[in-house]
Amino acid sequence: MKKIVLPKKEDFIPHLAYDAVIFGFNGTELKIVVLEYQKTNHFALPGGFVRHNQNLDEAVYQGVQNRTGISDIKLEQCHTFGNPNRRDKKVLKNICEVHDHQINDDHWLLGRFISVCYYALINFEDVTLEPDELSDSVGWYSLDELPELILDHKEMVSKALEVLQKNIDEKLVGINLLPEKFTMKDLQNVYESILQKKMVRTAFQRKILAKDILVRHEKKYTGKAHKAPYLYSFKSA
Amino acid sequence: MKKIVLPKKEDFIPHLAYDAVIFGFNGTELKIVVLEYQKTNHFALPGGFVRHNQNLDEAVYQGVQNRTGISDIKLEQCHTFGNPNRRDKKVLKNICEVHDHQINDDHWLLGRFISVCYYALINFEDVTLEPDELSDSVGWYSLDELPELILDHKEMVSKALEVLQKNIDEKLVGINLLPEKFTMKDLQNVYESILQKKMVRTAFQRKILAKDILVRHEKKYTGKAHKAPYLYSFKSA
DNA sequence: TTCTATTGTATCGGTTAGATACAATAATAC
DNA sequence: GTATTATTGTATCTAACCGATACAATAGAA
Repeated sequence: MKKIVLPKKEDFIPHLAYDAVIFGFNGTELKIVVLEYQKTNHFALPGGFVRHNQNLDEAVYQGVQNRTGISDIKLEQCHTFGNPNRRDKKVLKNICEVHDHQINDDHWLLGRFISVCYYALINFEDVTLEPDELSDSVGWYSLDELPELILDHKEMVSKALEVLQKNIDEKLVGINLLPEKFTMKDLQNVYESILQKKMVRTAFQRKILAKDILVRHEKKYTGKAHKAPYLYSFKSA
Repeated sequence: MKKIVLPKKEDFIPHLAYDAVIFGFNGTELKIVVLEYQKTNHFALPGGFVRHNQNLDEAVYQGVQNRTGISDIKLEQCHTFGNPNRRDKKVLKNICEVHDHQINDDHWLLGRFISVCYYALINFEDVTLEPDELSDSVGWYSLDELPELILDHKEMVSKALEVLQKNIDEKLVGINLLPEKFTMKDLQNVYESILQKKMVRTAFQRKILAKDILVRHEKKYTGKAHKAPYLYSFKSA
């Protein structure tokens, strides 16, 4: 196991972290980015620390960009988790020890952290996830097939989804989750997987079209034996 | 000027603060608690720091309780402000110097702070605001007559109001802002001052009654020459 | 040519909100 | 006492919206 360099205490604001719930949509399901720490069986949300003179939003933006490789990200803050019991020394020690770092119980990484949780919507297809040196796998997981996550990361996912659901009508989530052109069914799938409920096809179509936010393009011939749906894109401002 | 004791660096999580937007309703207008630092002409939201092993929510709860003297508080987190430019050394130095503390430019209080903003709804009439040792006045200010606030506190007020507006229908704000018994007009005034728009009286009454959350009591005779309105209270769960 | 699955749209009925109308009523003016 | 006034509580009308249903259009397979 390669010995990695732990983040240096003096570079970062102590006791403060961020974690990100990165949503992507594969055409059918809503998924989030989860990483696995090498050899530990610990799964976690991507997260990190904030440098002393770094904007909080910027720190998260950079962190997410580094992990997903894409840049036009829709980031939204959703909640700050400040329970002193949200640490778990065993887990973090474990992670460090795998990398040949013996750390003391009073090491700063094992201390209490307040974490600001953000969520991001990104276009699934544009992303190539690269495991960093701490994690040996990073991948997309469906919301209903999540592995057990460390600390309160499961709660963060719930909170992020809740906020996303609340904002869905004003935030045009499709722009960030779908490719340039998409069918009405694609868009409905996005809404249904975010809201986690079936919607009425005809009413959905009527409502979206009434918003006057879409441009209709050519038909999409899928090769299936039925009427071909139109492709749409979002009107650019 | 009495020399006060500055908070000790080692007791608190460094670089982390909270601020609170405390809403109250005087029967007509929505107001918030603003304090003025002695002799400095600096106005600010009540805020504070989080102790090393203290729950974030708990810290804010305690802080608000200490300043308003009431305990059944409805507290909600609304946003975390993490721009490194949100400090203002001059202001804080000023405040300290008035209290006979000469502090250096590298004093921890002058450093960068990330602040978690909360809002609270409290019953205006139950409160006796007591200035603490740092502030020489603490009072209620209407949203449209706020003095200039330090740092990004004005932005915090906007954000808090925005979140409050968004939650108004699910949070039964009247419970926390009104006395036990109130008229339909009182309740409508609460909604109108939060949403900052006039509402249709008849539709409002119909909507609220349809929710089936109120109990109707005796009439309230105001001495005015017109039909007396009924008093209502919220159904207890 | 027929059949099938899906799409786009129209229509019907129920619910909701704004607009309007109006009766009920508490205190005042006379 | 009676008329007057302002406000409250409720009913009704209409427009907007949503779910349900119907149905024509259509791309490809049989």
